[in-house]
Amino acid sequence: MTMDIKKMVLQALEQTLKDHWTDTEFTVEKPKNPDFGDYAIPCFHWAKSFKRSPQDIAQQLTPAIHHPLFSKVTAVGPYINVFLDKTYVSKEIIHQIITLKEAFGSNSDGQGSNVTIDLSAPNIAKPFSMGHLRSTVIGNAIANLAEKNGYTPIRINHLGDWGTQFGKLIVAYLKWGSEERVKEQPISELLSLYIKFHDEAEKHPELVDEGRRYFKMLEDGDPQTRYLWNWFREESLQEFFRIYDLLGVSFDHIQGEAFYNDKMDEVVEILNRKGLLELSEGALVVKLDEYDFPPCLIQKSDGATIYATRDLATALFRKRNFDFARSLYVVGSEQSLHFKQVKLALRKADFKWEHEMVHIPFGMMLQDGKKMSTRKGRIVLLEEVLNEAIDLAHQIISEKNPTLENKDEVAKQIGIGAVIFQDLKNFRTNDVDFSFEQMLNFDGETGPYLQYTHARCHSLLRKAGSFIPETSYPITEQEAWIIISHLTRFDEVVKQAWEDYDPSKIARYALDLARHFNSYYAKVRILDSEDRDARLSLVYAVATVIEECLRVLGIKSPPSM
RNA sequence: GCGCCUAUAGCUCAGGGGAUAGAGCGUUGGUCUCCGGAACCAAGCGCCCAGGUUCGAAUCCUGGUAGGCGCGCCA
Repeated sequence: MTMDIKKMVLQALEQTLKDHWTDTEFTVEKPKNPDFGDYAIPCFHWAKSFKRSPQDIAQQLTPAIHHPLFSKVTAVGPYINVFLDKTYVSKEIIHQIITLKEAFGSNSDGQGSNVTIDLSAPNIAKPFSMGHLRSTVIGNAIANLAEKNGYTPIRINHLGDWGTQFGKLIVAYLKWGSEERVKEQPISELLSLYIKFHDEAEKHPELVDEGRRYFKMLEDGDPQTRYLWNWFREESLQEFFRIYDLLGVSFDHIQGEAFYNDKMDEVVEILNRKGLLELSEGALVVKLDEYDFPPCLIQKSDGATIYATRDLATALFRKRNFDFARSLYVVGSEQSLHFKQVKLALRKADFKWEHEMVHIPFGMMLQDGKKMSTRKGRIVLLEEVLNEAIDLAHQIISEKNPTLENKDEVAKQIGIGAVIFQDLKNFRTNDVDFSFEQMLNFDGETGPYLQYTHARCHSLLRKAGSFIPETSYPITEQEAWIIISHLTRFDEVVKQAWEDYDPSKIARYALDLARHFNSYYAKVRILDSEDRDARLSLVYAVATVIEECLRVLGIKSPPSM
């Protein structure tokens, strides 16, 4: 387990205050200006109760604060500024990183309990678009965060393989499709059938009813529709797994909506037994009037189920089978009403674990400021983008490092890394307007920048050959201390990122670390320095932490590129 | 109409009560006797509006304005 420096600082301060002060409430913050120390305590709030100026209070308290961690404590105006002992702290933190390696920053808060994570969930028979990238990479990073915080993540790909859309698709295939064409180009052919259906349905609305009827047949087990559905599903899965393989994402369970087909009667039965079902406009619903929410639809007027029913069945199944401590759903923000309704229906049915379910929303992937639409053919294919990024990485490698050995593999890692990082570096609920220009930018706040910094570290370590891990790093430069001080905050960031389900916190942390390191690198000689081993130890520490951040984000760190 | 989300630099975004509001892209200028220039340094540009809470508000509350999303048989 890692030493939590902030915790130690807090404890030291608390102890001092207990001896000198009746009011032990205080806050600690990080001064923006490093000249003001590593931690600061504002004294304003004591001013009122003690009827003294905050400046006075700071002056009086300062001499009382002692701890081996602190090299200096000063009163500056209304603040008490605390300076950490640089030698002590850097020795400690570098020692930790060298011994713990990739486990640095991990904690055991979750005590191994299960967290199910519903991620990716593409729709069968539709192409894997840029839009699906978000759920996949955000969900994957959150699963990694769960693990780093001591939970056991269970990645579930809840495929969109059920629902009225398949009725529609089957109708379209029977009317206009051909077996040869689907076999040749499965996804694009199925997509154009789907688009054609919606075009035709504008002129002939009765088609929609026919689609619903075919879905009902599918649900009832009609062999022909069942056969077609299964065929479409297999073709799609093959295509999806080619992409998951590129992205480096894998799943513990692939249980699409169809998996719950035989588990939905139970849901209806439970709700019925508890007297929650009401007939409304021909459909069965759970009313949520007391929460000021629209009703949750359980069964359509034709007797077929609907997505809320499937999500209820899914929730029950996951609770039984995985006994989750939390159940996360990484699904677009436009579905937040739906998840609230499902949870309220569970609450009314007295399933007390309902509060363990968390919807983790994210913003939309837009194109030219507008929503992408499969039906209107306005989509960007993920695979296309990935391939383009890989090509560009290839090109740059042949310019900058033509003798690199495993070019193909590295180009793949960089290209994919660029795309994943672009998606994860900002807070998830922001909408993102897709642009090739941004995706293919490898400068500045990007995945390749982090990978480059990491590779640079490894280049130094390679050139150095062997070195003695020097754990008492002599801090002579401000640049080195900024790195060390940043490293002490990693534990905190890992916890915060998990609590907020926010991978961008890790991404930002890594960017700051890389930037601090690159400044240091530009200013300080390493291999031909008297402090060579000590500096190499710091280089090793930086490389290790950047690599770990990237791993959590689902990005590879090639040692050279 | 109702509900949810968002508004910070030319652009994309961090910061979510505290000391001078930070990055990247783009622009301009610089660093090459260079351990990897996918880098570093510097210049420049500023919290949507109005009230309120507070010793202190970009940050919390209320009300506007603008945009996005959602609101029963799609998922």
